[in-house]
Amino acid sequence: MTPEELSAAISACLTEAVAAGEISVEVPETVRVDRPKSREHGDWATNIALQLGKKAGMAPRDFAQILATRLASVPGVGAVDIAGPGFLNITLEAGAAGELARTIVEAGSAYGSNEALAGHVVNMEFVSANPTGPLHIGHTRWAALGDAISRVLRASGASVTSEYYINDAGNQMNVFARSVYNRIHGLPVPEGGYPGEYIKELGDAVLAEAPQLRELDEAEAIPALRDAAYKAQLEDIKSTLADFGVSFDVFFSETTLHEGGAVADAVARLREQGHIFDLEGAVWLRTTDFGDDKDRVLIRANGEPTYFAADAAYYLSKKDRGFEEKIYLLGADHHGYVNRLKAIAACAGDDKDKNIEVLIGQLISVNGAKLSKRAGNIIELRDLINWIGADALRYSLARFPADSPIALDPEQLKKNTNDNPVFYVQYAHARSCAAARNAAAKGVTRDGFDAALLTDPTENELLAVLGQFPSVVAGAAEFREPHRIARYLEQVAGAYHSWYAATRITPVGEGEAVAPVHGTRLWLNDAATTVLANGLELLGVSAPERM
RNA sequence: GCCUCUGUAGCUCAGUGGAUAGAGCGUCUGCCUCCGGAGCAGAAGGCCGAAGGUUCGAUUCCUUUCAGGGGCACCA
Repeated sequence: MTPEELSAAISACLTEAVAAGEISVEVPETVRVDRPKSREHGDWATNIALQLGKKAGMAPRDFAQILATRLASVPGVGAVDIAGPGFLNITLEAGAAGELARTIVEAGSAYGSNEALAGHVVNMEFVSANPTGPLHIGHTRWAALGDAISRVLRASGASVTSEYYINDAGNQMNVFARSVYNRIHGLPVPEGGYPGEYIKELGDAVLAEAPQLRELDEAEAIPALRDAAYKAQLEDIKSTLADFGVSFDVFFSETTLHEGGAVADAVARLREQGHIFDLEGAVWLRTTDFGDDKDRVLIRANGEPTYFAADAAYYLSKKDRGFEEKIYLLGADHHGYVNRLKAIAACAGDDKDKNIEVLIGQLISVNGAKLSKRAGNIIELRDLINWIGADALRYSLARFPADSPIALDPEQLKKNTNDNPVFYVQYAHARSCAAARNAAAKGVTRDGFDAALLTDPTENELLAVLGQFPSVVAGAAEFREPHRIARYLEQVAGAYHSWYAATRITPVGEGEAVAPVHGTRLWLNDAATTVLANGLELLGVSAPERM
């Protein structure tokens, strides 16, 4: 019996009790079932009687008693105790708990998937680094987290399009092109230009393709270099993301918004909505109507659109493409953008609390990281991957909530011990695979699964933890918090290791024959393998069968 | 000044109004002739930054306050 099934059973008992006139209260949609901290308090506990007792106009303990009586007769429920002010402590029958192992193995890679967000059509935009340089440490957290959030949303039934917005318009691209030009011709870095060895590498790569560019005069060379260097830099970004295991469904070019007339169109549409005014030659959006601290310029007095205008057009593009929920992942240095982005949504006639969601992540630091000579004064993502490894890096970034500031310790992340949570979890997976291989070699088969044989306390604990996976995934999706998956996996790994130490899947030595309990435990072992593999997959971290 | 995030064990951090606040590291004690010891079992270690409030019940919600990070462009 899964916690979800138990929760449903409790709801059913409530409904029946109301129908029978024993209690009078509104039955909530879902009843929360928790794993009690102390084993003495049973397998599962609920505080529903404490919550509803007052509303029903009766003492919580009396309310609990009515519920307990009905619940005790539910198949699979072993015992129901009332504790303290009115907690219901529920103990399952061994067979009912153990049956979960079979359920998990049979579900396989689908175990953990749920329908909590079924029907949601989501656009997830993240990273969106400027194509004027390599990805660096400032992008890594959202790359890891954004990809994990996308996976978790999909696992919860949402339709997700992950998107990278390429800021390939505006003056910065000219500065970028000029930086490359100067580098090629041995001139100093232009005012406000890009330093760093990668500029030289881009220049070399571009010249290797098109040597004639060296001979062009400045006016002709800049546009050509701009396009060629941009293309090379974007490819570099894509390949770094691929090495990091991050994929995007769409790379969206800002330039296409300008050239296709979408920016002008967006201004016109917002004007129709009545949120635009003209002042001192500029065109403004009245974002203060929707919580922004000041109104924002869309079209400058000189006729050029602002970056914000492109943002507005981009938002409308997302809306037009049918995305009801647009999620933006921004760094803490962009938190001032939240209100104006939400104001765009509101000005466009959307609900700024429903159709747009802006997640802010605190920046990370890496202890002892060497700055990249190649990129200048920054730490490149590619170097971090080579240094720490994609798995360790992704896992460490995914195991903390986005709003917690973190400092990574690379020396710890490279260790193959308990210090390093990713190894702890991966090791549990590899160990379970090894245990299954070994069992097969010793003649243990999966015939004759008998759930009632799983009686060891560590088996009860492991089953309980494994049973929580679907609700953990749903919670991670609902709150956009993949770290819940990571923390949960550490719990699974711990329960698995304890179980492994306490019981045996294969018989001991030569003296003991293969018994049904061994085959049954093999199912449980497989169930743990399944959950660990599925969970790591959601984080974009590999689940090795051997280490 | 305004906005925002953070403050929990020596360290790095979990904790969606519930029972005795958790994990890993570090410190100390045990456990391999047998499935992977990259592991397990246990001990010690806390006025959950401070003060009020709401509640049967607050680390969690609200207010105030202290400390630290980040941000407040007709830049992109």
